[in-house]
Amino acid sequence: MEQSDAATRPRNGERKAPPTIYDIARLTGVSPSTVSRALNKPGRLNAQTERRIRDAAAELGYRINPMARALPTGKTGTLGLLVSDITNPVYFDLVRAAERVASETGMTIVFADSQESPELERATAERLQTSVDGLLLVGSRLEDHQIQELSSVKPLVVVNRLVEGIPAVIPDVRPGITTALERLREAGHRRIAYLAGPEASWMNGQRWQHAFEIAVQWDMSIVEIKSNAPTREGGAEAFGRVKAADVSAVLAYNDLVALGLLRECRDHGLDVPGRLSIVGFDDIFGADLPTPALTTIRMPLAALGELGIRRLLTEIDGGSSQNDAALPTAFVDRESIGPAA
Amino acid sequence: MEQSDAATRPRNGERKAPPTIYDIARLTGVSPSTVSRALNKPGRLNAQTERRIRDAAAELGYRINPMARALPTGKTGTLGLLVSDITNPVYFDLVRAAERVASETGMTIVFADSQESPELERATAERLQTSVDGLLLVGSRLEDHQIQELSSVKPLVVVNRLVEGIPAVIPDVRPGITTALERLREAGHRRIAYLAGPEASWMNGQRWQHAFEIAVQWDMSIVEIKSNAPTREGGAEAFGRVKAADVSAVLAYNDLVALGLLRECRDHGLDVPGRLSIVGFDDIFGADLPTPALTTIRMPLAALGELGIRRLLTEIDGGSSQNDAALPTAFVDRESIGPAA
DNA sequence: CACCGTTCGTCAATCGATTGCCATCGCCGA
DNA sequence: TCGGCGATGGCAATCGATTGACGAACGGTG
Repeated sequence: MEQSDAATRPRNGERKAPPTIYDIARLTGVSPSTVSRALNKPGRLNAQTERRIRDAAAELGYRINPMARALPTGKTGTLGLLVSDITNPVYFDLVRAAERVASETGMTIVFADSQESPELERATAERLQTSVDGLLLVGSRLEDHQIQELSSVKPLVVVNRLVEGIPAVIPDVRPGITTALERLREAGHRRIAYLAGPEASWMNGQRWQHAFEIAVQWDMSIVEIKSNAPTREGGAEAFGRVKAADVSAVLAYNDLVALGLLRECRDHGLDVPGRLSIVGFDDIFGADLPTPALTTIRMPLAALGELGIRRLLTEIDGGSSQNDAALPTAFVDRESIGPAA
Repeated sequence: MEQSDAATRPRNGERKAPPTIYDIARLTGVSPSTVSRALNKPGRLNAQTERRIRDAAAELGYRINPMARALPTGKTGTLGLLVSDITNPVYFDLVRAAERVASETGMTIVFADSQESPELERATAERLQTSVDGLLLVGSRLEDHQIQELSSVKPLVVVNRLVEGIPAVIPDVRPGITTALERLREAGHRRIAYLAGPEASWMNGQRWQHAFEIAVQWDMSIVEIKSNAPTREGGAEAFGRVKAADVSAVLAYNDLVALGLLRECRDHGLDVPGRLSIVGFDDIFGADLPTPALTTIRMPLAALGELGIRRLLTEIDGGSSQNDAALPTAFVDRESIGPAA
C-alpha cells in the first residue's frame, strides 16, 4: 500500500495544544474567570467586554474542553444509549432519532450494544455510567432489581420495558395486535401460533400476553412456540416446530424471526400465505422486500427514541416523574396474510 | 400512564457521590497518590499495600472518574466514529466490529452520523474532537483539505477513502467487480450501466473507475447513470433512466439503490433477471430477501471496522504510518443475473 | 558503626473550567 | 458630602486524578 506521508502529517507530540480560557484571558487582558463568564453567562458582564472576549475566542478558534468542565460541574454532556443488539435493524430509526434530539440539545451520544447478554449489559452500563449524565436502556435484558440499582447511581430511562419506579417510554402493542388478529380472524384463521422471542425480554412478554388475551376473547386457539434466538436464524430453526403445531397462521415476536421463517417456508416449498400466514413485528428495514412482502405491526421507533432522550433529559434536570402515554403500534397490511387453508 | 414512584426513585440531588481515591486513601490510611499508583502502576508499591488498597477499592465499589483522569493525562479513553448515514444497513457489521475491538481495549466509542451532509459532518467532527482521543471517518463526504485540517488537531483515520497523508483503511473493489463483470460477460451482456452514487463519495469514484476500466478492457460498452440519492428511493427514481439507456445489465453503486431499482422493475413488470440483470454492492442485510435475491459484491465490513479502530489506536500511540493492504471484496452470486436478453 | 543504595510512600503542583465571595467604581438620592 | 446600591470583574478554592521530586526507613557492606 501507499506510504503515508509521515513528514507532513502531524505526529502525536507535534499537534499544538488547543487554546484555553487562559489564552483568551491573556489576549484580552482580563482574568480567566471573566472569560468563563463571558462565554456562558450572557449578560453577566459588560456588553463590550463580553464582545471583546467572544471575538478573541472566535479568533483563537477556542473550543471548550468538556473534560475540564465536567470536573467542577459533574455534567459530562453525554448520554449513554444501550441496545441489545446493534445489528438488529429495528434500532435504526430509534438510534437516529435519539442522536438527532441529543445533538439538537448539544449532547453527544455514546452508544453500545450488549449482544443479548445480560452480564455484558450490566458491565457495559456500569462502565458507561462513569462518563455519562444519564443512560437510556433499550430492550434491556436485565432483571428489574439490576435496573433499579443502576438507576440509583445516575438518571436512567428504559425504553420498551416497564420497571417499578423507573421512568419508561413504551409502545402500546394492543392496537397493532388487535387489528392483526382481526384480519386473521376475518380470513378464517382459528388456530394460530405465537413464535416467541427471548424470555428476558419484557416486550416479548407483552406481545405474547396481548395476543393471548385477544385470541382467547375471540375464541381462537393460540400456542406459544419457542425460538432459539430473535434472529433470522432463530426463525428458520423454528420451522419444524411451526409445521408440527398444525396452525394456519403465526404471529412472530419480531420481523427478524418472521423473515427467517418466511424464507425457510419458501425453501421447503410451503406456500405463504397459501398454506401459512405470517405476521411480523416492528416493520424493520427489509420487511417489504421478500415475496410475499411481510405483513407486520409497526413500532413507533423514531418516537420511542426521541421521547426516550427527552425523558432522560428532563430526568437529568430533576424533572417530572410522570410517564408519557404509550405510543400506539399500527398494523401494516402487506402480502403474507391469506385465507386460512 | 402509570405514575412513577417518585418517593423511592432517587432524584438528582439524592444520589450519593461515587467514591474517589480520597475515600480509599482515608480508609486505608495512605495518601491519595499512593492509591493512584496502587491502581495503575502495578509493582511500583509494596505488594501488601497494593493488595490492601485494591481490596478497599473493590469494597467501596470504586470506579475511576474518566473526566478527572482526562484532565492531567489528556487521554479521554473514547474514540469517535462518524458515518455518513446511520440508517444505512451497510454500517452494521462495521460498527459492531469497531465497538467490539474498542471495548476489548477498554475504549468507548462515540458514534455520530452526518446525514450525507458535508457541513454537518465537519461540525460534528469538530465537536467530537474536543472529547475523543481520535476520530474514525467512514465514507467521509468532506474534501481532502478539510480532512487534513481535522487530522492536524487529533489523530484521525479514514475508512473507504484515500487522502494524501492520512492513514486509511480501504477495501480493494477490483476482485469483486472483475468477477461480476466476468459473469455478466459470460452471460452475454455487452451493454451495461453503472448506477452512480454520491459524487462526494470517494468509494463511488473507485467503483465507477474500476468498472469502467474493466468494461473497456473487455470491449463492453458502459454508461454512467446518475441517481438522486444512495437510497432505495434513489434507485427507484432512476428506473426510467435505466430503461431509456437500453442496457441489459446494471451495476449499482450500492445495494440500497439496487434494491430500489429491483423493486421498481418488479412493480413495472420488467423481468429481472430475464430482461435486465442487476448487481449490487456491499451485500447488506436484506440483499438476499427479494425474489430474485440480489447478486452483489461483498465488502469486508467487519474487517474494515476492526482494522480502522486498530489503526486509529496505533496512530494515537504515535505508531506506524504504514497503511495496511487493501481488503479484498468478493462476488456473491445470487439470482439477479441472467443471460442477456 | 558509618555509609550507601533501594524501596516505599508522601508532598505538592498541575490539567481547564467553574463559582461563591469580595473589591472597586460610578452614580444616585438624601 | 455621605451612604448605599447595582454593575463589573478579580481572587482563590475546587472538582479527581496524575506524577516528578523528595524524604524516611531499611538492609547490607566494609
